[in-house]
Amino acid sequence: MDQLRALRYFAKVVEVGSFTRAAADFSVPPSSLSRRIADLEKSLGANLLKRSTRVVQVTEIGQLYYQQVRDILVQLEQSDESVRSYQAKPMGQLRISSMVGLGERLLLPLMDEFKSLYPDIVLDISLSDALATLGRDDVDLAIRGGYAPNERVQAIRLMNNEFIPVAAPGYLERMGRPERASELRQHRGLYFRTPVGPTPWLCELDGEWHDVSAPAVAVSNNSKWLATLAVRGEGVLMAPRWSLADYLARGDLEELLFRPALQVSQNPELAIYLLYQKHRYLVPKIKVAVDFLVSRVQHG
Amino acid sequence: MDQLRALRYFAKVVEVGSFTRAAADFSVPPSSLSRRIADLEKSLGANLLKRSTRVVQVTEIGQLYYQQVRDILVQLEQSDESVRSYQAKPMGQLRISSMVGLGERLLLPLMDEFKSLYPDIVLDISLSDALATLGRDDVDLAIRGGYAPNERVQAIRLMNNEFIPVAAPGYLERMGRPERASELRQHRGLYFRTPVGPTPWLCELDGEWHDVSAPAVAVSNNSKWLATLAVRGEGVLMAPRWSLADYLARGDLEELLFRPALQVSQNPELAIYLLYQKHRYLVPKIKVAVDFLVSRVQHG
DNA sequence: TTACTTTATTGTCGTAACGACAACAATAGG
DNA sequence: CCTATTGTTGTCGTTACGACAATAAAGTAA
Repeated sequence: MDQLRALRYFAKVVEVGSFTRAAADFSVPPSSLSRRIADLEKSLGANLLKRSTRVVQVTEIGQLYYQQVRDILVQLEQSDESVRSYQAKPMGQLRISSMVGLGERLLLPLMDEFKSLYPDIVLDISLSDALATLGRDDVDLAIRGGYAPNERVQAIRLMNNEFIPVAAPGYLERMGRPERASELRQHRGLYFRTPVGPTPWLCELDGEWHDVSAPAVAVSNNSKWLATLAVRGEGVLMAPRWSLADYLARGDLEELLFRPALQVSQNPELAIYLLYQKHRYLVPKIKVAVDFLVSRVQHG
Repeated sequence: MDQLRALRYFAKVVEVGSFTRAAADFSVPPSSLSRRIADLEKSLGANLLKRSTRVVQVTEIGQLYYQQVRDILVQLEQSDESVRSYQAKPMGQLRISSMVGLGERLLLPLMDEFKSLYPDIVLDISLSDALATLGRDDVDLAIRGGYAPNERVQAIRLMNNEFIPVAAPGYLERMGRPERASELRQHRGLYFRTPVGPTPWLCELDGEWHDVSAPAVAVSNNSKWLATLAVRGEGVLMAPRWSLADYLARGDLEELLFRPALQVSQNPELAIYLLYQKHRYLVPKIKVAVDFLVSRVQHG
């Protein structure tokens, strides 16, 4: 029995919920799927699907099996792709996921050049703060502010993700410029929300961590809007330096300096990472994209 | 092409380093491996192995492919094994539907023991008089007072469902004890409503069926409430014997005897049935649950 | 260098597995 | 109650695989 074929049939039937439609996808008669899946069930000694002439339902064990089979089929497909594309030029679809703010400022501008360098690569870039799963056929590359989720994923540190406190000159004039971190508690706070929650204002004094967050005026995951509020003098904002560079250059916002510096996390390794599956680095499109991003972001 | 077979051949050759020895492991001639692996290489468009008559070497890309293929083969083997073990050991979710009254009195007390016997089974018991459809993956087991709805459903007779007429001693004193069934028409009736409607009081005399129902005082599908009314002397109640056992034992209610006995249906096969779907491969959790319920209800 | 041995490949044939097509059965919807 | 849709079963032809034998290549020993 060609088990792999049976698995592909089975998975498709589960996905589309019908033998007829699944058969159309493979351009074979429905009877073939019926027979192959019946063979599979026989070899496993279990009913994977509950058939009635009108509705196809997945049994409990069928559902369990499907989830595992789907991963296996994706992995195999990726492995085949890496062999097939071996020593070929970079081409095909490349899916990249990035955080919204960073994507707009850093990734999208770079990708214009990338597109002209590798015209045979079709880019599919999705900006979202929700983390997509690598390895489940969701994305090829991900840019995230955090560590690799597991062993098989390679994480390359792209750049620092230093959070700095800023405020508008007018605001500082009106409310007073804080000299010590603890004075911030008497100010007004604009908070950046990461996927893991809002970022508190932390300060390490004499080996002890203090939360010096001010009362919140606004919280958002959109750094542009928060910056606009800060420029209008609504409060003190603490956000990644790269997202504030333009405002600082124009003088719309001023960096507040403390010693020691303010942090948003006790973890000093906070940075922007480029994530991809280790074993896919030999796929040309992945390799050139990783190399390109690393060189442009780190040294350019 | 049976890719999976080719992958197994390829992986084995990489592991043992020889076509001949690998072929022996599969009990097929070496020529088969040679052909299958050649097919695989052709479909991938890459040389996985470097053959010379004496030594088999793995190419760079072949090595990378092998590492991924090995993982995939292991995962698939584990998935298959988990399905097979699922078929061997009672486990997973078990959904049982039962009529309310019977469920509370009979099923729930039994299931505590069942849970301790089969800790890997997660019970999901729903008590409802509305009949759940077995075929539609609503429930695995159903306990119902009636026949099997169709061919594909297996029905096991669990116990009798004899309906008996009862009344409170005080009521009988006040209203008189009926000697013949037809006298019931002058009494007051408490009616049990099944999913298919209220139960009339029937009596077979000289091969002819007579409806001896009294004017209704109350109708309900809740036997407990009806019993309460009967105890208060509100009327004559005809309900399943198992639901009245406690009241009869305490003397709160008395059974009214007629000959021939009163019935609620012309069908003598009225009983409590355990229903489940006939499957090609009977799932262990269902088998053990059926066996358990049959043994405990019928002989315990 | 030559002969021998081991090992992978190639050729040919028979069988088993799969797809194509048609007929059938069952179910949902009008 | 009738009809359309959908999954299953039966039958046939083609394809893919295994079995066996013959061949070629490469290492070993004389």
